[in-house]
Amino acid sequence: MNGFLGTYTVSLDDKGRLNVPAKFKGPLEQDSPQLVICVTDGFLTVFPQREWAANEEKLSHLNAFDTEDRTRLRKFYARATECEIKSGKILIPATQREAVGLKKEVKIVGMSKTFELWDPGRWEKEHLGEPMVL
Amino acid sequence: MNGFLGTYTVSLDDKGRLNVPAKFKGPLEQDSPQLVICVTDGFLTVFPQREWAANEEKLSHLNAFDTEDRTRLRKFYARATECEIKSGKILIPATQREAVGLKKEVKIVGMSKTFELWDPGRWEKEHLGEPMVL
DNA sequence: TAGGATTGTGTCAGAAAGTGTCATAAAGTG
DNA sequence: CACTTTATGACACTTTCTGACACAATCCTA
Repeated sequence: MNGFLGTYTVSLDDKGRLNVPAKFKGPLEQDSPQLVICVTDGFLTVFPQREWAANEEKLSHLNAFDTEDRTRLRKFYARATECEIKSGKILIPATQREAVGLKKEVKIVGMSKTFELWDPGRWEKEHLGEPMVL
Repeated sequence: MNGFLGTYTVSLDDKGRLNVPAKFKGPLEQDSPQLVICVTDGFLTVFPQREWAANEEKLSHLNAFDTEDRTRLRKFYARATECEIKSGKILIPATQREAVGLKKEVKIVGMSKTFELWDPGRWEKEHLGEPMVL
């Protein structure tokens, strides 16, 4: 298994639920239906439970009494929400949808361990036609 | 076995499946039926599972929390899709076919560890009549 | 706290996309 | 040339996606 790969366009239903593409369901549901959605610059990052925990681990060395570290921690935690896949769908909280301008259509972008949700307009503006580099 | 060699013209079936030439079936199926197809500039690159993993390895030093690194990772992952050979055929996702203009006929070009899929028109425009240099 | 509005959840039918198989055609082999 | 292997196109079938609906839970206001 190669994790989350590829770019898909899916639509949110009337209640703002994301229909998870079949290829992402396996990896997502395999450890647990729990996941964390985090507002990043202009898009949402979806962490499967396990991956979120791993990242949290990396932050454990930061000192909550240091002003600068605290700012970093806050960025991580304050923008996150815990969610769940239910009946193969993820309900994206309204506040997060608004934060990154998601409407009906959403681009789902695999990033291996995590995946991202983009408003198609913003996605195209930032990524169209860029060549791949290795 | 010398990997993928040669150029073939094959046709996609009504659902967009590529009929893998007999000479490529061996090397492709020998480690696993899994493979990754990636949009490169104007054509598709097909990585057998093992080969993809090797390339991914090269990105392991990048930090998914750094905005710039994330952009590089995204270029890599977002253009890829995981596929499988089934009944000797590979279904090329519609988005990828469209991304590089594949219609009915496809040029398959061996590149040793990987192989490429080209629209014949584009292939000829870029490669016809060029003398070989070693 | 009752009623109404809003938000969240499960399910289903029709449409679209993906899959297995086979008959025929074409190409390769001795 | 007879025989084997490979490629093509077609068809039936399965899975996945979409949009919608009905219902449940929650919140808010009177």
